[in-house]
Amino acid sequence: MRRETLKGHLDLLLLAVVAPGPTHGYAVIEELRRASGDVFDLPEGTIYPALHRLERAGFLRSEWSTNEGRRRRVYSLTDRGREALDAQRQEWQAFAGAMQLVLRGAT
Amino acid sequence: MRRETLKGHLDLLLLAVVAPGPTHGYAVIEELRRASGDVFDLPEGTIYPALHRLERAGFLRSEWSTNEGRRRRVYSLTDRGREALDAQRQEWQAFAGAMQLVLRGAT
DNA sequence: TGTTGACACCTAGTGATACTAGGCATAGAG
DNA sequence: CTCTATGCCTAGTATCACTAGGTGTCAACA
Repeated sequence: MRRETLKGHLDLLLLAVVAPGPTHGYAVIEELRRASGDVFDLPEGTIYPALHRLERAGFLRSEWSTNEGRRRRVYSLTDRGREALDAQRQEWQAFAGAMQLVLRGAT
Repeated sequence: MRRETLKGHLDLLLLAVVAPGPTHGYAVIEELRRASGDVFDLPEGTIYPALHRLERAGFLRSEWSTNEGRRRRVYSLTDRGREALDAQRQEWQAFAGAMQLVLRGAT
């Protein structure tokens, strides 16, 4: 996938992946890959800073946990995160719909 | 629409709008607005540099023309531009499909 | 006649952000 | 004891849409 394709849509993806329940960063990467049918295979340097950004924005909350000797930072959706998810999902639908309209006209 | 939403997809839109036939920059803006149902209402500072970029990349060709005393730079799709349009359209479909898959999983 | 708005083009600078390329640490398998 | 998978992190870079200005023509209207 081209480099800029994802820009502006990563936040929505992350909120959507965390929405069903608490998830840690590494699992977000795997779930994104799985759920997208291997289309979204994103590097850690993309995911971790984005999760931090979403937490700073108040859309995610995190706490440390330990599993088999490995520490994880587990993220949950806040109420504001839920609202952001809904809003960004709607925005995505509008955007994707408009894209299809324009593409339909192209010969 | 949020600021980064379009990023990485503008080139596809422009190629799609120019594809049906020679078009000048200002008309691209209007056609994009019309065809998208007013979703894409893009400033000149977005369109003109992007058209120049696509011409430098060899996807568009331009020539000056004059209409009622006003000069226009009219763009046409090159063969490479046609290929790029097809490739980017396919990429868009893959991207949009993957987005839908991930969003479907979100509660 | 002067001004306003639509048409039509341009570009230097800014801000946002996905990614590269490194780093650190634990556990289990070979 | 080395390698792979798991799990986290960040400084720096490149890209690109957009802001905010600029130039000029033409028609309508006050």
